[in-house]
Parts: sequence; C-alpha cells; structure tokens
Amino acid sequence: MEDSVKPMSDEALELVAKRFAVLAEPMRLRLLQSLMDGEKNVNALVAESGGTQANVSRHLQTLARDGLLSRRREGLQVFYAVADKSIFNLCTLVCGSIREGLKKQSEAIG
Amino acid sequence: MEDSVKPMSDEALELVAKRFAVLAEPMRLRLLQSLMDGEKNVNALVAESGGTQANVSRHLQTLARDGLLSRRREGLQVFYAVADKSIFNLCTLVCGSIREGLKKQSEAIG
DNA sequence: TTGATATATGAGCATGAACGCATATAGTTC
DNA sequence: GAACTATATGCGTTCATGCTCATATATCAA
Repeated sequence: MEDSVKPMSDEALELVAKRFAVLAEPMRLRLLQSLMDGEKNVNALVAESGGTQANVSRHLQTLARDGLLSRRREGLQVFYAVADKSIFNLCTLVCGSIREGLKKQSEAIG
Repeated sequence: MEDSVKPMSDEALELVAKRFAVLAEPMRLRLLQSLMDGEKNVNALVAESGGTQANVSRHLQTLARDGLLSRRREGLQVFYAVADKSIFNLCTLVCGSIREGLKKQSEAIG
C-alpha cells in the first residue's frame, strides 16, 4: 500500500470539490443541523429553517443526490435523514479551524 | 460547558459555508496539494498546476485571504505555504466518505 | 533611469447556482 | 372520479465566481 502521498487525479479532485460545494451553502448546513436529532419530513424542515417550501425541497434534493441524506416516503410525506454522519466531523473540524483563525487574528490586533 | 449540541448562529453558518466554498474548486485543491511538501513560489505552482499565471495568482489570493495559506515575499518572488494543516484532515475525511459512497453505489448495482 | 523578471489586478465574458413564483406530481380521502 | 395535502419541478431573474487578456505594480540589476 504505497498510498497516502500520491497526488490526486483530476477526477478525484473534482469529486472532492463537488462535495465541498454541496456543503458551501448556509441553508444546506442549517438543514443538516436540523437533521442532527433524527429524520424529519419536509414540512418540519421548512418550518425550522424558515425557508420556502420550494427552496428547501431543492436543497434536500441536492444533499440527497450527493449521498449525504437518505429519503424515505411514508404516505403523503417524505422523510429525510443524515446518511453520512462523517459530515458532522467535517463541520467540527472546520469550526475549530475557523475559531483558531479568528483567535490568531484578534491576537494580532491586540 | 454545555456546548456541542447547540444550533449554530446564522453568522457561524455563513463562515463555515464560506470556508467550504473556498475548498470547492479543483484548482485550489490542486494548489493545496502541491504545497503539501513545503512552501513554493508562484512560478513553481503555475508550472505544477498547469494553470495560467493570472488564474493561479488569484486562487492563491483566495486561499491566503481565508487564512489557509501564508505569504512570504523574498526579492522578486512570493512564497506561499499551507498555514492551516487541518485542511488535510478535511480532505482525508471527504475522500473517505466519497470512497464509502462509491462502494455502496457499486454494491447496490452489483 | 531603463530594462527585465515575478506577481497582482482591472475589465469583460461566460457559466452556474440560488431564489421566487407558479404549476406539476404523488398519495390520501371522500 | 373530485378534492385535498405534501412534495417536487420548470422557468425566469439575479448574483457570484472562474477564466482570459491585457496591464499594473514591485523588486532587482545595470
């Protein structure tokens, strides 16, 4: 396994970039956050997020298409749930990094 | 410290989204990858990435503005280096998650 | 000062994504 | 079947961003 330090292929870079792009929208992050405590139907997510039904539905599609959410139909309603919990680790890492950066900035100013 | 499960504020979500957006470009990921083995000047990065000088310079600005890269001038040249090594953890996580997703997809097809 | 090299930046174009509005589809109930 | 609810989607607008080309700035050398 001479893995680990090889440069990534162009296709791999595109995939990674696309994944980051999916996470690069505040509304989608908000939806993911709402789903931290379990699956919810679209209406509930619309209410919690404060977005319009159309917009929330679209963002949910985007998240599901990328494999971050799972979709389950039950009668009239559709329930979404987090399918890839590693995103929470991602967000934690990013938050930490941002906090670090802000701390250094404020130290630099004094 | 009753941290951890609180919903993030709108501003925090925007910051996190912005960080993800910075990472959501293949060329920027390529530049970060080139910088894994230490600081390099712009010309070297232009050569390794295959991009134009103007475009590479802009992407480096973007990465530096967000605190991911540091900038050091030495005579005519400017050297960039990774300032926040946590991004490599991020990329590792994302790669793992993508691999998982692809594996499940291929299993689902058979 | 002039010229040469390394890097940054302004202008313009093209693409893509988010949003709102209206409407379509899927499922239930009568 | 019709009426109703929950969710998805087509369309048009707007805004952000990446790219190229040309040019500006910065630094050094003669």
